[in-house]
Amino acid sequence: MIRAMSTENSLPALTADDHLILVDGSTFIFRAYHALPPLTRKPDGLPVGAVSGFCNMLWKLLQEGLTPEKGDEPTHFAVIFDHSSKTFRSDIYPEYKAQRPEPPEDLIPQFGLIRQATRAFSVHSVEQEGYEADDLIATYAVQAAEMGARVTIVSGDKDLMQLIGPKVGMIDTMKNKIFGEEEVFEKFGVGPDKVIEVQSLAGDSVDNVPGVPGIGLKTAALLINEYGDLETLLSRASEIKQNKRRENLIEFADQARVSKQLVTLKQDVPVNVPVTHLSVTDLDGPKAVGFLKAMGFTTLTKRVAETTGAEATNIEPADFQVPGWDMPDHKGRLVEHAAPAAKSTSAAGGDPADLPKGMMVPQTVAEARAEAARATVIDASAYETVTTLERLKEWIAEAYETGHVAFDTETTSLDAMQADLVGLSLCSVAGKACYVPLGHVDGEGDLLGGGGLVAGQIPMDDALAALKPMLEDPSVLKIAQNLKYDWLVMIRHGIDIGPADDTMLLSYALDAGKGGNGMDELSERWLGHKPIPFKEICGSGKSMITFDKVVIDKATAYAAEDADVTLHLWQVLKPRLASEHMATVYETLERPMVPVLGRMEKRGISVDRQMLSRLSGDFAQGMAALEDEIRELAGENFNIGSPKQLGDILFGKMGLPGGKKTKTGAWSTSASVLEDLAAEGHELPSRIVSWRQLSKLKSTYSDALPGFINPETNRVHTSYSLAATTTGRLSSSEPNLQNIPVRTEEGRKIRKAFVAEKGHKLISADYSQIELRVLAHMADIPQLKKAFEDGLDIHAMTASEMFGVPIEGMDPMVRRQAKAINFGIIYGISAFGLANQLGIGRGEASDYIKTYFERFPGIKDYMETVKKDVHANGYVTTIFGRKAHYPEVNTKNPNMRSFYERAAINAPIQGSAADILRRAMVRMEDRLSRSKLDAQMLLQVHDELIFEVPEDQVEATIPLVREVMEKACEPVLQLSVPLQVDARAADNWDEAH
DNA sequence: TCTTGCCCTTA
DNA sequence: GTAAGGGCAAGAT
Repeated sequence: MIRAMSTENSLPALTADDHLILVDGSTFIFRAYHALPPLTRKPDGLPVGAVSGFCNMLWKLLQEGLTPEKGDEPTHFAVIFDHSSKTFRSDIYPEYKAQRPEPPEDLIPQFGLIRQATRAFSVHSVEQEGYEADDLIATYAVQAAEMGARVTIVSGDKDLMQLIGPKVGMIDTMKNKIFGEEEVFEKFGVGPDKVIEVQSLAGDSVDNVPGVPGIGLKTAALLINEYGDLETLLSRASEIKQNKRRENLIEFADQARVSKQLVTLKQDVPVNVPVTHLSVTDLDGPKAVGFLKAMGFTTLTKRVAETTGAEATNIEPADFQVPGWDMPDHKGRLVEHAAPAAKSTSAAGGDPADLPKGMMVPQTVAEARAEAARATVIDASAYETVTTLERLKEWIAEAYETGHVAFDTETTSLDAMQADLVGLSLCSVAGKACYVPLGHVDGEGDLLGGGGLVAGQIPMDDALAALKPMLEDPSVLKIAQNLKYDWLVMIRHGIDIGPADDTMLLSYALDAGKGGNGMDELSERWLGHKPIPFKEICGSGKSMITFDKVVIDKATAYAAEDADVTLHLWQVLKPRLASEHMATVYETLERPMVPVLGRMEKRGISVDRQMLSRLSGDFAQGMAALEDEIRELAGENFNIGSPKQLGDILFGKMGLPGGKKTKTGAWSTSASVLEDLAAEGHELPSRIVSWRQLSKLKSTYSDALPGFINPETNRVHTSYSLAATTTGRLSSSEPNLQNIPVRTEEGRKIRKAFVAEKGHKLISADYSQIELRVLAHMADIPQLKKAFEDGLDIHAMTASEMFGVPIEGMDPMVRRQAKAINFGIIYGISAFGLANQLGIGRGEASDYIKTYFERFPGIKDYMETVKKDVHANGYVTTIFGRKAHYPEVNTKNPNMRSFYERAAINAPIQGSAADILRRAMVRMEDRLSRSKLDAQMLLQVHDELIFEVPEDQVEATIPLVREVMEKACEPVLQLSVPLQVDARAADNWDEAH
């Protein structure tokens, strides 16, 4: 193949012995910027976090190549940058990567620094007008591979995966992840050679590659695997069975072809620098050291100096300019101060060797731990099955010796309130774990009632008696993943586990928003190890067996590994708590919640089964009546629960004016669309709305709830998740008791079925307008604060302030609009959303928002500050320091970007309110018991707590509950706005609310 | 039998 | 416009 090459190319071609490393510079910068903690150079505050990450990676690659073994160092090396956003792709498709946002302010000066870093390390950097870095990488990779050399692309960009092959590998140094054919297959469902075909079908919202509507990665892979490539598929599209899919493939065939051009990397860029010129040149030690010194990277400076033999102390920090970041007293020369100095001091020439140790690397310990944990191999063959009490006691002794033990239970159910203990695993020293089977039964038991206990297990009572002192001993820290589950299982056996750490909550406190906090995911993320899937042990679906039927050898491999992985995770995550200043959040808002929620779940709440059963009957009757009417109105029978069939009838057969379409192109039949039609006098849509309401109440509530009544306790025990949301809220499931109907009369009948025990009352205590109060405090809005102090109607006040109308005798519609705006503000308002909510035009909504911001300029300022923060840091924080991460907020897709910005505006508000309620909950039990009150906390619904209280204690309980809730911020924080709690008691939840 | 899309319930 | 969980239909497996 002919390649355009420089005519002066006289250097030898690459051979099979050569190894070319191509670093995807631009994406690396963004990744380093967002993934690493912000780091600024002292003393001038120059942001250098991304530079630091870049230099460390560069150094490591140059020294070691991909593996620490000698002989893998690269022979050729280049960092490839994007030159400008305008490329040949914009000509094919103008929307491609359109509206690429400005990079964060504190990243901008780092681009230049990183280019300087490549020079300082004597590394080639290549960029070329009109081409993306990806195209240059593709061209170089192909050329080098054709010469027989090995190529490694350093990037995390999925668009580069199409290049992977026998000679070309890819590694993501940030995530320590190597991409081979297997990983590509995992991601795209096809091999690297078919990645382009799949991408052109599935599209890419981030880069604005359109693809074909309704086809995602899964379907795209499926089609390509069947038809081989895009053109074949398009030419045979008429054979596709699925209507929608076939139509879309035909209609959007050209769009798919354009997409293919967009995603196909150009492998024949007429490169200005030939690949042969990319050979590694000797590192100029003093030059590199000078640069690193100027940056203030003490650790790396030392390392490079040692390796290159450069005398660090004799080398002057390098001279250079950072556009827009010149220190007035240094005139562009960046020099470090030897010691904390007064702002005006300009003692140039301070010796970096005098810098306090570790000043630039505050997280050394945490990083070292993470590194060590990643390096450890998790080896199932080392696990022990404990079959005698003597051995168990030795394991317990080891927990006492080390002072900690990772602990995990195996049971017969995911529901901790129904789970029978089958065994448990322990691990005090990483890599050394055991499983103690206690309740395994013979799998051959068949219909005659199952087999008996498998021989060779310690009697459960003996084992638990031996374990109890250790599990409750204050000198042994227990470590679990999702501790609440194990806590509940064990408390049902009379063991109150404590003190304990929860790796799930550690991860949540540190990384909320960055991904899941489940063990398998954390293990892959932090340890690079995929634990044995539960499915592999117990199967799934109908043929799933309970853990007590698992043969013990398999059980040991699975269960002991869990404890081992948990301990590893703890070793990685726990040190981060201090270095990332999240210890207080974890200790006050996370860890103490485990037993509090555990006790709430264990208590459960009483529901009236008969009442629900009657309701189901009533709802069924109502539905049947409506079904008759609907059939009559529609003129045919159809499945009313099918939005598809309904859409066909309303907008096809009956020819009603169709409103919105869903994202897959089907007619929307949402309540708002149907209500609009009903308002125009159409009968059928209004019947459908009523039918749907009854259907929802019946299926989700009156039919389903009785199934959750625990046969032993006769109560319903929800399960709260402490780590399911990005903001810090709890979530509730199986059943979800945080979405019990309340808005409609019919719905409240469900709520009435939640009742107090005989001789008791339910107390519901809820915060009034907590989120608006939190906002008033955080954004410091005088009018809002005054209104809350004076106990005014906040929505009326808002309306009065905005529209200049008196609060007295206000038109309810005006107040309603103000209320919608207030909610909109909390949700990160958009004209689009407000218009939707109020049923007004976008322009009018826009005017409202403008007026609002004029009247409350502090709110606008607050929002802008939060946006700036989230773009700069990748996270936002609540008033108690909880972090909510939005790692994708800097996406180029404008819709996604706005979405993350709104979420980031909302998170501190919603999250602070959640923190406040958590604080109240953590204190509540102790305050009640110290007042000799027997009230029991049962439920939490975001701004509300439900208690069950002996009738004669209601009067005394209410004021105490209110006080704890209203003073939940104190003493560490005094809100500048009072919190108000309304509480009342009744026999059922509806009347208490 | 499993996944996805749609719709609906809450704060 | 924020944050959740869950039921059902439809289509793929």
